[in-house]
Amino acid sequence: MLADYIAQMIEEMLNESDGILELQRNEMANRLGCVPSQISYVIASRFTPERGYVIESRRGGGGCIRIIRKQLSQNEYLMHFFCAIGDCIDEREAVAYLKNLLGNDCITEREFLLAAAAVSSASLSALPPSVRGTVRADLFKQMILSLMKNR
Amino acid sequence: MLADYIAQMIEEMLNESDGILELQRNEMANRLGCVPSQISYVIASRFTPERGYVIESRRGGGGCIRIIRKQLSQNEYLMHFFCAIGDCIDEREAVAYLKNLLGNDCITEREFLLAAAAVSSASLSALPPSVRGTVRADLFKQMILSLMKNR
DNA sequence: ATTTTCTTTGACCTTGTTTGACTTTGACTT
DNA sequence: AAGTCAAAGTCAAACAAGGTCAAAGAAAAT
Repeated sequence: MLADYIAQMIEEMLNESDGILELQRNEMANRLGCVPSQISYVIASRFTPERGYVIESRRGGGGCIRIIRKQLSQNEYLMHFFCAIGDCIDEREAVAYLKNLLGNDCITEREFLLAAAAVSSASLSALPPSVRGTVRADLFKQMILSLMKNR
Repeated sequence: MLADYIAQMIEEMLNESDGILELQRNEMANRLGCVPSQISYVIASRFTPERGYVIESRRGGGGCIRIIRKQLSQNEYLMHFFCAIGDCIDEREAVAYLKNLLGNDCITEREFLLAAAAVSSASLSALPPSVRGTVRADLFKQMILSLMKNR
């Protein structure tokens, strides 16, 4: 699949340039033989703030897209997420957060699975959908708090 | 019977690829001359977590289904707890179970804290007390299942 | 024989990807 | 300042998967 390939490519470029990268959308699309908006799609779907990336861009002649990978300390991460969670959160978003924590070694694989199971719809299936988001947010916050205490 | 044949086929593929396998539902159904949902049925009925399999999947273009076989041996203990949990459980009882798991090295200290936070009343405070027990039981079961998948 | 459980099928749903047409913005000329 | 051109942005349509569910059929249990 094209999108994954491009994402992997960008990831490698980020590794080589210490987490900061500037690329030209048209030039890259041309090199890969795809349409420019494919690059936009990859960035929008994979390099999101939830996963710890910051995107900046400039249009016009000589324009470019800048991708920055943020590297925070573990408790900063936990705190960041704790604050980022609103009163309500859906499963996909919660899992995205957890993946980020996993990717930054804030939690182990097993802790990830455990927490993901807790916030899964399967766990909350007895509840009317209208309140699941709220309970999930509470759950998530309590779990993150528990991790901050122990470390 | 078709289902058994497909199951056996998947089993063999798993053997050949060291317990991990990716397949495309449509492609496989096509090869076997059956409807795609037949593949879903086989996986849902035979390759369950209870029997030691983990299923992951991706939709969309280039999507696939990943089947992973875990050798369960340490997991019998977790299974025991899974079965012991009824439809409803209070916080004290849940924590007692968790302490037991911790004591038997089924979970780490941090995993204990994480799970305890999840089943705490603080996490479920948005819910009317009458349903908390049910949700807590669901939560607990899902978390134990997730642990069986790993290790 | 009847009920129950398991299998098969197909229609419809949700999610993720690819493409292209059109819009907006910025830099450089004139 | 106005005009031109070279970017990036946006959005919706087409496509490509897998998921779900219910109904019909087959097998097994009673």
